[in-house]
Amino acid sequence: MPELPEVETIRRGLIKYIVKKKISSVEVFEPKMFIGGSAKDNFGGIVGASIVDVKRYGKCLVVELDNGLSVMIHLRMTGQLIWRGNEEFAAGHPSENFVDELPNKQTRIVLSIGEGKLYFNDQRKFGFFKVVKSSEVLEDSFIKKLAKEPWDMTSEELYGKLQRHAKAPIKAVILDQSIIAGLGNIYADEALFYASIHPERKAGTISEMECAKLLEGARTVMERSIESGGSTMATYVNADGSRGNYLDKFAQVFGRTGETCLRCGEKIVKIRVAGRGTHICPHCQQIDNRGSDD
DNA sequence: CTAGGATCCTGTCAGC
DNA sequence: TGCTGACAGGATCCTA
Repeated sequence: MPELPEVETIRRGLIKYIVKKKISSVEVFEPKMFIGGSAKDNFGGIVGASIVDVKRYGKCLVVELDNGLSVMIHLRMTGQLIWRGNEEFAAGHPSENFVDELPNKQTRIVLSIGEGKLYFNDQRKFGFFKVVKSSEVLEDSFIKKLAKEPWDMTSEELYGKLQRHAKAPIKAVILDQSIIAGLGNIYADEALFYASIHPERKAGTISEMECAKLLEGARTVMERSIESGGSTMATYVNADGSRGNYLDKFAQVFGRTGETCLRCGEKIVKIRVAGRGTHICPHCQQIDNRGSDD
């Protein structure tokens, strides 16, 4: 679930709390989620190493160590990283885990780092830690396939890619990390609304101008989210138990089914596109597949 | 090559 | 109350 802004929020938090500190022990409750090591080999050799930096490639975090190894972390749908040390920090999929006693039922991996502990919680077990040589991170199959992020990509580049997937719905295309990196279900919906494009439009019918607007939308909605600490950020923890969803502060369509469009007043509708729940304003985002040859 | 659907897994919620 | 199916902020694998 965490998308680029949430992962970036986590990256910034981790930099603050774990860099220069040493990993003193590792606990793995779900072995298949810890790739590249086990208790037998010091968990791939990360025990005893110190953290040098935390990088991010799309939605993947890379914790770089001082011994030539790195730990790749992908949160997938329901992953969370929760730091409990002299200070606390949590981000990822929002849930009670942020304020729970840890470890709990959903805790899969725990790293003891410096004076604190880093908990990896993940309800659905889709996420993972993976130990790799730092020099080989860029060769990892996931990272290798990753496209540029919206800020590094020109509108012409994106337009070119859309032509190669001309018959697929535009939402499916922008969710593909090998086409543009960072968007997930929330920001795809938000970016499409920003550009007034219906998610079922075939990619080949998107004009150059619409493509430019879509790219601008992707940048804008994610920047806005990063500025506020990601849609699931740390202040959720500080909330007084209220089930506040930070998303509400900037989402125009996502999770607003039945509420009124902030642009035109029409009711937001939820449909299904590319197998994903999809939120649109039926007035602002109309289907128009003229130009497709079917 | 692309497009679309199933799949990994647990938990929650709507509807009977 | 208890059961059932749908669905969930992701990515991969398989099939046509």
